[in-house]
Amino acid sequence: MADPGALASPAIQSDQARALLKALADPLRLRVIEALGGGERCVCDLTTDLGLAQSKLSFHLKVLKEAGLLADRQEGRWIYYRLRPEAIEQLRSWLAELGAQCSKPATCCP
Amino acid sequence: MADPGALASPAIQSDQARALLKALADPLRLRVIEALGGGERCVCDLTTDLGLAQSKLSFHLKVLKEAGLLADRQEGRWIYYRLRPEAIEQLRSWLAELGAQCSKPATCCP
DNA sequence: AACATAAATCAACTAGAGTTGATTTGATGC
DNA sequence: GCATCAAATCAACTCTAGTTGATTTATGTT
Repeated sequence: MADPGALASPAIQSDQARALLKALADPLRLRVIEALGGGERCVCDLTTDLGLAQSKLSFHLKVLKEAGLLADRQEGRWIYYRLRPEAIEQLRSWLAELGAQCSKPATCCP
Repeated sequence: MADPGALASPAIQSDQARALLKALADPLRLRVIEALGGGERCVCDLTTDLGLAQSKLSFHLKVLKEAGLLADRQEGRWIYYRLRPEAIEQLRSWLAELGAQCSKPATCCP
């Protein structure tokens, strides 16, 4: 399939879209997201790889997780984070709706 | 076509994605974006429709325009804004890449 | 020219998001 | 038990994004 999931995900409310967008709209969090785009990673790995203070990374991981963009699991004393493709796909379908009928010309003022 | 443009847009840099996301990540700007999702509108129309202070709306329109999300045109003393579907589509394809290979399990810590 | 309206711009102020360093919680190993 | 390491949490601070009200620019009207 050329664009898997493009039609599968139901429309999301703008509240949810806003939460996702807000979580994504930070340079540091984008670096985290892109790092996780390559697959699951543990926190210690991300910390050294991205060269971040531990509390800093922890703060941003929390924001991303609370927005629904990340899932985590514990294994021993390590915690692994991964992207939630559903969230990405929800945002994509919200954006698709937005672009659908935006080309209507205005007919408001004289 | 089920999902027009899904494959048409080239990949964008994360810098561009960041700019688009940052511009979208504001509740007021989202209201503007959604209003423009229905088609082109003039500023005076948006102002009364969204119930916003004029300078406030002007500020946010500028942010959205500078991010590349909006285009505008002047007609007499009115200025009309509209969504740029290309920007939406760029963001969608950036998100698609992100979700593509994120399911690899981690193999980092003992 | 004088006036009215649309929209952008500016300076002063405000609030919330992000940073920082220290502390706490929890798991493992000795 | 005690020590060690991973990660989350906390309080104090900083800084930038957004708000506000007034002013400016530009277009059109009489």
